[in-house]
Amino acid sequence: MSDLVRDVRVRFAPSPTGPLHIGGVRTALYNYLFARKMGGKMLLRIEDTDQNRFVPGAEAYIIEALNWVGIQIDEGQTANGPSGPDAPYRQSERRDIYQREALRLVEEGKAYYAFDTADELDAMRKRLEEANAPAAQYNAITRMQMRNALTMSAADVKARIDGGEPHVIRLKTPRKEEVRLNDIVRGWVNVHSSAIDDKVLLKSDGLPTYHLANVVDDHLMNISHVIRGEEWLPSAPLHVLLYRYLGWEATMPQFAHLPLLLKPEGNGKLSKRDADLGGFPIFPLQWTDPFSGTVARGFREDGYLPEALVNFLSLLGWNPGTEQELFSMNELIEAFDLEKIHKGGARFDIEKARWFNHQYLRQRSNAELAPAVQVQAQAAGLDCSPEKAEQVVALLKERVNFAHDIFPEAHTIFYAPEAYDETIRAAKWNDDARRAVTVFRDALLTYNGPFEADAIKHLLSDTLMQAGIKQGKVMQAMRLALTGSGVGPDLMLTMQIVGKEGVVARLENALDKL
RNA sequence: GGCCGAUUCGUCUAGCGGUUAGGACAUCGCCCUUUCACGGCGGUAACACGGGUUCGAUUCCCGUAUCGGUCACCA
Repeated sequence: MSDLVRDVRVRFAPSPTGPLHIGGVRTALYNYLFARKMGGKMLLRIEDTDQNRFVPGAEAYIIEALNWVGIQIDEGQTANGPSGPDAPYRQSERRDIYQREALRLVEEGKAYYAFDTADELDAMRKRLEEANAPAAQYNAITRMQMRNALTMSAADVKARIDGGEPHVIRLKTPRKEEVRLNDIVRGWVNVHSSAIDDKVLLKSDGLPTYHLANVVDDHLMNISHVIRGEEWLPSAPLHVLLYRYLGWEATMPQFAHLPLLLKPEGNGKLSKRDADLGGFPIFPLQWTDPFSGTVARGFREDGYLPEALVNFLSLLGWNPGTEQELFSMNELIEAFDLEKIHKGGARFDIEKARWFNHQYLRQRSNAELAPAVQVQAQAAGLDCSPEKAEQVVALLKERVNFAHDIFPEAHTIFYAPEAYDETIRAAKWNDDARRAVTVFRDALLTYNGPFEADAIKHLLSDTLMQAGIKQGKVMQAMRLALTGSGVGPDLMLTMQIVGKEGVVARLENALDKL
C-alpha cells in the first residue's frame, strides 16, 4: 500500500448480459458513495468481452437504471456514448490494448500460447479427477502434458500461429509463491499460487477474459479502489499476480470485496427465482427479454421510490454505526465509510424495503403524488380533478406503502356503497343510527355553508346533540351508511371530498337499503 | 472435494475485553382515534458449539459445525 495521496477513481464494470441485478445496483451505489465521499470520480465501464452472452439493450438498461437510482457517472459509457479521457469504455472496443499487454507477457516469459481444444481440456480434467487430484487445473504441473508453447518447439508454435490454428494465451502461474492481498473489508488474504491455475488471459477469439481486461483497464484508467462483489475474492490473488507481472504493482488499486445479498429464507444467494416466489422485484427496472419476450418486474414499475431503494440497499452490508435509519443520498455520502462494510452476507428482506418506501412516500408532496391517483381514476373511467386527487392523496398517503395503493384505498370515496358490511350492520345499525342518519341528511339539505371537514363536523355534532343522540354511539353506523364499510380514513374529510350532493345521496340510499 | 470467506434477536444491524448486549423491520400489547391505518409507548426475541488466552470474553486465538463464494476460452 502506498502512502501517496492518490485521486480516488472507482469504476462500476457490469457485463451487458441482461438486466442489472439488485446486488449490482448496490455495488454501483457503494462505488458511487465512496467516490463522492472522497471527492473522486465514478466511472462506468462495459465489460462485454463475451460475445456469446451479449444481450441487446442491456447496456442501455444499465445506464438508465443507474440514472434512475441517482448514481451519476463522471466518466465512461453514457446514454450519449463514451465520455472521458480513457475512452473507449466498452472492452470490446479495446481489444488491441489487451492483445498488446498479453503479447508483452508472452515475450517476457510470464504467459504462453496454448493450443488445447475444449475436448482436450475436458479429457485432462476428467483424468485428474479420476486420479483423485485435489483440483483439476491447468497449472505448473499439468501444463507440461498439454499442447502449448512450453511443450513445443518455438518453430512449431510459430507455424501453428501463422497457420491460423486457434490458440489462447495463458498466464504462467508460478509453482510456489504466496500471494498476499490486503482487502479493505476483509484484511489480509493469503493464497498460495498453486491454487491459482494458468488462467486464460486472451481467448481464441482475440478478446481478453475478465481477469486480463479488468487489470489492464483498471491500471490504464487509474482506478484507485476496486469495489466489487465477494464472488471475485477467489480470483483477486490472480489479479495481484497480473499487476505484478505487468509491472504495475506499485500503483495497484486497493480492493474491497462486498458481502453478497442472500435469499430471504433458505440457503444461497439471492436469485430471480426468490423474487418471483416472494412476489417482489430483483431488478431496478422492468426488463423485457429480447429473445423470449419474458417480462421481469422492476422496482421502479412496482412503485418503489428510488430514494427508498437506495436507502434500503445502502444498509444491506454497511452501517455507519449510528442509529440513524433514514438517509438521503447526500447523507449517505457524508456517512459512508468502506471500513464499516460488513463481512457477512445479508438476507434480502423486502418488508424493510416496503417500510422505507412508506417513509419516503409520506415525504412526497400531495401534488407530486396526485397524478398517480388521477391516472388510475381515469383508467377506471372516473372523473378526477387534480384538486380532488390531491385531497385524496392528503387523506390516504400515510396509510399506504406505494403511490399506486392510494387509489384502491380511496375506493369508498370514488364509489358510493353498493353493499354494506354485514357485521357492522348487525352490531351498529339500530333505531338511533337510523334517526342520526335521517336528521343529518335533513340538516345537510338546508345547510348552505362551506362543505369542509371542520364545518361538517360541527354541523354533525350540533345536529346530533339537538336530536338527543350520543355521537359516539352512531358514528360507526354513519360510516357504514356513507361508505358501506366499518373502517376507513377520517370520515369528515371523506365527506368533504365526496361533496355535499354525494353525501346526501349516500345517506338516502342507506336509509333505503339498510 | 480443494481453496477462500462468513457466523449478535425471525430479518437488517450497533458492539471493536468489563454493557441491564443498543436501534430498526416484522410480531404482540397498550395509548391516541367515531373505525382502520398512521403515530406514540411498551413487550417477546440474539452473541452457532467446544476449547484456550485473560481477573474477566459477544469481543482475541485454535478447533468443530453450519452457511456462502469459487474452482470455464462467463463475468
